[in-house]
Amino acid sequence: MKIVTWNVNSVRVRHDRLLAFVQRFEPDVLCLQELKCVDDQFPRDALRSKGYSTALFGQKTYNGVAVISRGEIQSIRRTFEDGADDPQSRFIVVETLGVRVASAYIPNGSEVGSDKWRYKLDWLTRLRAWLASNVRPDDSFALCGDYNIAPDDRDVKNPSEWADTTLCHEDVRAHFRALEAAGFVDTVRRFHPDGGPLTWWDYRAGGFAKDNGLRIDHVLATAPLARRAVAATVDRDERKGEGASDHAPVIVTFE
DNA sequence: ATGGCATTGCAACAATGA
Repeated sequence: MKIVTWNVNSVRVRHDRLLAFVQRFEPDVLCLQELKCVDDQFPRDALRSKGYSTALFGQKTYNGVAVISRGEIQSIRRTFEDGADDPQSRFIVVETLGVRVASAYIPNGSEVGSDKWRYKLDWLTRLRAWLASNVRPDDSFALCGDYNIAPDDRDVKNPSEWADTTLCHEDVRAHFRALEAAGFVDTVRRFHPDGGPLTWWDYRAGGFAKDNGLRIDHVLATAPLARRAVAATVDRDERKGEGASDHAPVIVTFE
């Protein structure tokens, strides 16, 4: 079973690439972030014709997350349902193919110290609370998405350039370590202990050409699911050429 | 030091991203 996470940075602009990617990789479950569209604008029918079901949590202009699956999708939940007044569509969780899978778009945080930074930290606190009360250690559960966190300097091509930014700040790295301490396994790290593979490169200043990237998209899994992981890769080809998202898909294969 | 580039919605370039 292949579980993939990909920040597409506009599903309408990426329509042809999305369908070609699905054709090429045939993921069993594909988590998407930054749809940047409302549900009616998502290519649900085109994916259905390729055999995929879709669960959506869209939003106009910004954010938006989805899960598509080769199996039936059940038990769709949107937001943390924690009573917070949060209008941003950043979290959806489903059951499909015998696993529970969440697609999360963790806030970027803009500048350290800004209101958006505080929102990022608060959102991470709410995410951890949701996990604590909704996921048991013996569940087969995957938390997939754009975390906007490079867990440590192994995940940054040029660490000095990114030190103390919103992606690398100790406060968000501490949240990531807390997720690991709670039993969520960084499935990609297991296969790449020396660092990387990178998943995001800035559009500007030739970021991809210089490979000046970071590993900020992740698939974290509970122990029963993590034990089944046999491979983890990043599709760098998807970042190449005209019309690429600034993120590449992360692909984890489970037995 | 600061801009690079991409996307959306609106109709002006401002907001946002990472």
